[in-house]
This record gives sequence, structure tokens and C-alpha cells, in this order.
Amino acid sequence: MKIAQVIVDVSTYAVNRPFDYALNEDAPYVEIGSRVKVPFGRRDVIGYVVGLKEDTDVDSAKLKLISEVVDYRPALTEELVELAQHLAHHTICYEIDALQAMLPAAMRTSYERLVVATVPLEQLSPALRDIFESSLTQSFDSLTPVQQKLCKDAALVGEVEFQTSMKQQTTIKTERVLHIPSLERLRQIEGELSNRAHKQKQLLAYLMNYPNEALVEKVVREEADVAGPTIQTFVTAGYIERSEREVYREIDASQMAYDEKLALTTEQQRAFEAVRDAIDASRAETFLLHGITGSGKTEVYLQAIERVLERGEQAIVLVPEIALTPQMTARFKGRFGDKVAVMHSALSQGEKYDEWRKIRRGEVSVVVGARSAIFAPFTNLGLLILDEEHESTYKQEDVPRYHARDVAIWRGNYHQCPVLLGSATPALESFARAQKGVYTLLSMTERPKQSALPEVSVVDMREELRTGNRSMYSHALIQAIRERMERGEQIVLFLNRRGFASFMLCRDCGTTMQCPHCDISLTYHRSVERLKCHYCNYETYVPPKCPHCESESMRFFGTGTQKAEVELKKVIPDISVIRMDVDTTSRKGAHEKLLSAFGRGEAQVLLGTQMIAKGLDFPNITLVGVLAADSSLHLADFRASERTFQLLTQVSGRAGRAHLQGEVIVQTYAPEHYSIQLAKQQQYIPFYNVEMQMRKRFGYPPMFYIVALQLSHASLEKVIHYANQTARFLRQALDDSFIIVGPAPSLISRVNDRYRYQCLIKYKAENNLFDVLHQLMHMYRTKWMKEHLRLSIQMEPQSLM
DNA sequence: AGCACGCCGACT
DNA sequence: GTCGGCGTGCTC
Repeated sequence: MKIAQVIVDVSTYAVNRPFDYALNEDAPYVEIGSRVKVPFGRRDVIGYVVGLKEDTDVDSAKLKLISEVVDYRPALTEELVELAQHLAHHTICYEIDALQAMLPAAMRTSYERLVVATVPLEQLSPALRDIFESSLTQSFDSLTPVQQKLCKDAALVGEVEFQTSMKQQTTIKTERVLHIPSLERLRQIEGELSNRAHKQKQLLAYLMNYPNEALVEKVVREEADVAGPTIQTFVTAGYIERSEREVYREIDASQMAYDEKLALTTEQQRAFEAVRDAIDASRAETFLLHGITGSGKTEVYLQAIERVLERGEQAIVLVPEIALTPQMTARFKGRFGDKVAVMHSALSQGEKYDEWRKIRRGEVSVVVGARSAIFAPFTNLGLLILDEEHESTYKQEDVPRYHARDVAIWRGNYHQCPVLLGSATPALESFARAQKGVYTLLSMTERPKQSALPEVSVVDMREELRTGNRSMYSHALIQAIRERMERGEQIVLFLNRRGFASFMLCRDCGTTMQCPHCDISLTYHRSVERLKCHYCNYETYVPPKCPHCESESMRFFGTGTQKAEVELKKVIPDISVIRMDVDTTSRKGAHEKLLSAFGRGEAQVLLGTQMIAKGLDFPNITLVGVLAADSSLHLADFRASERTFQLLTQVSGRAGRAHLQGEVIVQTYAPEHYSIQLAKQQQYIPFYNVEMQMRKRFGYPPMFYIVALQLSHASLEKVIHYANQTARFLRQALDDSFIIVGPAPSLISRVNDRYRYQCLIKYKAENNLFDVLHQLMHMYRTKWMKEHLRLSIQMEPQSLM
């Protein structure tokens, strides 16, 4: 007998294991990775086949049959099924969550419970008759509790039946195609038509131009100027045949300008050859391409991919979400044409689904996309690339908490192909691995377009204060902005707003406006004139007086982009500014619109947060101003210095990319800090050395691996109790090579009226760690959860907030 | 997660 | 006496 092992679409501890199902012998196309519909308990669910075998230990009385195979071609490959198991184990999640993460959201199944009347309406009681009056099938969940009860009772006597309806969230788009007969047949039809059937004659005349062809119905309707019913008449009469065929949703086919292959510099050539050799040798080698901003990493990627395609293999390119601008993707499409699929968040569910199917069918060979594109179902991978590999967006924040870099390396191993990590400011972890020889280091230190690195100057804002300048713009920056305006050049102003938004403070008693549910200050939003909590979405009005001492000297502190714009216009009234922040870019496509408006020179200044640090590459920008470089330094987070350095380096790279000399002005209250000083000189390696000393001293990555366990509960007492229990359990279950830190209150000690505590595990070798964490999870799922405790486990957290 | 089974308090 | 509360246990 053929048995399939199935992981069911139920995300719970108790069913996080394969269930055996018998297979009908006439269902030969069930493979590992197939989605199937199976009876599970009292209902039907979707499941994934993760194994096939010949026999089972399950009681034959219990064993059930697979009721349906969902897709003709298995949704997942065997490789991805294996990867899901690996992820479930290493990120501590359920296998089903890992499997789901690999498919486009469109393929998620939504379930609806249905009640179907199985006897004629007249035979039902009057109350039931009311329910089924409109239709014999009703949605169970939209009935009132009383009606639900009636149905349950009726089910016992067999008057109604329960069913589960499953549907995919987004379906395959189809179009109708008309098959036109031969010319002789058309002539024959002409004779059969009535003289008064003008529209039909018109249609026929049009069809005469296309005998024996297949035409898209929509096009025929438009060009022959006939309506649907006319065509329907022809179909019904048997004059023409009609069928449906799958089509892909069209994504912006407009820009396909050919992208010319560039000659490589010596450095680029050396990097390219190293990667090419690994490609040719089918070697699973990880490269770290450390190239300063503007050193032409993309061209190396493109030529390496070209090599992969020549070998008939496939490539995945990951780019941080915000860098996936049309400019960026156009370059790949320009080089490789329709062999490229693009995957990013601006696509609709349906569009993503279509791109995914092109990949699954092997119709494309390159995918350029954000984090989740790392799961692209290619079967013959030859190269995986992560651009800006240090970006924190490569780590998924919720379950399954995977890091795309780890997944890339796993897949590289599976396919025996190289992985290429590129960055101007590699993550400390990556550079450390390159130093140890785990990764192969490739360096590029020159800019090919003989454009010089911009000149960077640091302005001490404390000095500005001393000389009486209380604004957020230094004299030097204002002066530089004025110069660019006169020369007709453009300016980018960058506000490092991480952990530093505008809050309200009473100058008399020092009261700050706090969120009543979280341990955090409320943020002032000028556009709606309200205070908001960024953690629980609590919102309130701006108080006219201090709620504590009734004083009227409530003031806003901190800097938002809105305030920065207002202040700038106070000093230079005739300046035109495009502001890019959450408020102005929330609408779909707004991001691109603002950028292209700036590119066309519609404004002198582009002012924004993080999101403008990447991806924009306009020749006319000659000045970059960083308003508060150190604001991210004050976060109590072990990556604070690294983030600041990365940000400053990236931002500086935006100035003077073409023939014009660029200038960067960095304003800060901590000019002597090493991350600011070394970013000023674009000196990554000295920064790496200093930062590694710090990490070593405080025992942080990459010296240690860390796991963060976050516990929360509405009661402070309870959360402390369980946090202590967690720490005790870990100390007893793990040996001395593990360091358990805490428990201690989280940095933000309360969110949404829940108190938060955390424990850290630091370690160098994993030993039995995963077993212990799974045991802990088991304890939590089976006991602690009932007490409304919440526990989450983060492997290698990006921050410790 | 759903859903059923099962064992104790408040209603027709 | 029955309806229904949610604790417990199972799903191939």
C-alpha cells in the first residue's frame, strides 16, 4: 500500500508531526511537496506531503484516504520540504509555518464551514426553512448562535450536513480564447445568418480576417465592436469554439531599455573570476564581497549571473525591500529580459503568485526580490546573491524567524553552488567569518567612474548651542544648502530618527506624555494633531495643559521630519522640499512617485528617514546633510554603533556619484564617537576592529551566538515567576559553556498592558541547545500557555528591545 | 486549531 | 430532570 506522510495546515504544538494517509492507487501524481486535501478529525484540511512510504504503524481502522490532490505540479520541491524541516528545528517553529512561508500568500487556504440542507425545503421545520430559504448551502459562521444550534440538531437526524469549503486566496487569472474555423466554414456560416443580424454579420466579417486562428475574446469584442452576447450566440450555435487559458498579470512592461554590459575594473574582474570559478566547479562556497559604495558590485552580480545562465542554471538575487526600486529592477530586466521574475511588496497578491508560477515552471531563470524570494522554487540553482547583506530586513521578525543569509547558505550547500554576500559595510558576523576563512573575502576599494569619494565634515552641535544656535540646522549646513541652491544642484537631508521621535514634555514638572498601556512616550503626529503610541496604536488628543501640574508649558521635543521641514523653511523660505516619511509614502507607489519627482528636479531638497538612505542614485545630488547622526547611538542595543556606522556610510555614498564632487555634512552631539569618526573616513576595517573589541568585552555577537527569550503577562508577578522558572530550567538543562543572562525586565518593560521580561542565552557551540529549547517550548505549550503567559524565542535577534 | 466527550450548576 | 459551562484529549 502507498502511504503519504502529511503535515496538516494546523499551527499547533499537538499536531506538529506528520500524519499518515493512504493513497489511492490511481493518484500517481502525488509527490513530496504536493498539497493535498485530507479528512482530519471531523473536518477537511489542506496538508503538505513530506514523505512517501509503503507501510504504516497506524491502525487500519484509523487510517484514512487522501481525498484530493490540490495541484497538478507539487507546490513545493523536495528540497524546500527538507528546508522546512531544518527551519522548524533551528528557528523553533512548527513545520507547517515554515512550509507556508515558502509559498506566496495567494496560495494560503481560507476555510469556510458550510451547512447544506440534504432534504427538500418542505420537509424542514419552519425555523430551518427560514435559514435555507435563499440557498440550500449556508455559511455556518455567519448564522446566529440560535441558528447554529438548530443546524447542529438537524445534523443529528440527517436533515442537514456540515462541509468545509476551502479556497485559495487568489486564483489563477484566465482569459477566454476563441477558436476560429476555416474560411470555407466561415463562408458557410455567412449564408446561415439572418439578414437582420447586423452585429453577427459584423463579427463574422471581422473573423474572416483570422481563419484557423485563436483569438482573445476581449480583443475581438473591442476590435470587432461587438458585445458579449453576440459572441455567445456564435458559441451556442457551434460556429466557433471557446476555451479558457491561464494568463499572467501584466507587471509594468514599459521600461525594458537594454542594459549594456560594462567592462570590469581589475578589482571587479578579480572578484568576478573568484565567483565564476566556484560556479564552474559547482562549489558551495560563500563569498563576502566587501566593496565601498559606488565600487560597482551590481556589475559583478550581473556578470556572475550571466555565467550561471550560460550553464543553464538559475540565480536568486536578494535586495533589501526599500532598494527594490524600478531603477534597480530595470537593470536586471534590461540585462536578462524576460528571464527575470521580480518579487517585492509593492506587487499585488495575484502578481506575486504569477511571478512565483513562472519560477516554479522554470519559465524564468533569475529572481530579484526581497527576503522571501530566497524560497524561490528553482531546481537547478547556480548562484545565490544577497546585496547589502548587513541589512536587518533579511531577518524575518515573526514566525518563522529565519535569516535569509542562513537560508541562502543552506540552499547553496544543497545545490552545491556559491553564495555571494555583498556590502560596503558587512555585518560584523559576516566580516568575522571572512577573517576566519569561513567565507572567502573579496575586496573592492575603488570607484570605477573615477568619481571621488565625497568630502565628509562633522559638525559639533554642542558648539552650535554654545554660540546660541538652537535650531536643528548648523550654520555650516545652511550655508552649504544655499550654495547648492544657487548652483542649481540638489540636496538630500537625512534624519536618523531611530528611537528618537518627537515627544511631549512639561517644562515645569518634567512630566512626559506616556502611553497608558505601554512603557513608552507617545509620539506627536503633526499631520493629524494627535499623540500616538507606536507599539499598541493607542491614540489621544494633544493636552492643552500638563495633566499633572496643569501648567501650560507643554512642549514638543525631539525631531520629526515634519518639524525639520518647517524649520528649514523658516530659515530659507523659498526652498522647495520633498518629504519622505511614513506619512507621505503610505499609499501604494507613493515612494516611487516622490523619488522620480525629485529625479526630475521638481524639488531642491529631499528630506527623509532611513528609507532614503538606499537606492537613490541621482547625478545632481552634491550635498548630503545628516541632521542628527548620533540619535541611533543612544539606543541601549549592542548593534547601535554598527547601525550608526552603516547608516552614515550608506548615506554618504549618495553624494556625488557622477562627475560632480559631493559633500557630506554630518551633524552630531558626539563627534568624537568612533562610529562617526570612522564613517567619516569610510574606514570599515578600523571600525570593525574597534567594534569587535567592544563585542568581545561585553560578550555579544559575533563572539557569542545569542538567543533571546521574551516573556510577557498581564500580571507583573506572574511574568517574574515564569521568567525565573525559565532561567532556572535553562541553567539546569544547559552546561557551563552556556551563559544565561537574566531574567531582567525588557527595555520596553510594558506593551499593551502586558509586562515584559527577557532572558538571554549566550553560547559558542550549540550542543543540546535546540533540544532544550524544544523542551521549553513543550512546557510552555502544554502548561504555561493556559495561564496566559506568552513566550517567544528569537535565535540571533537583530536587537534586544 | 477545531471538535467531541464528559462532568457539575441554574433553568423550563 | 435538561441545558450548557469550559476542562481534557484527540486528530492518521
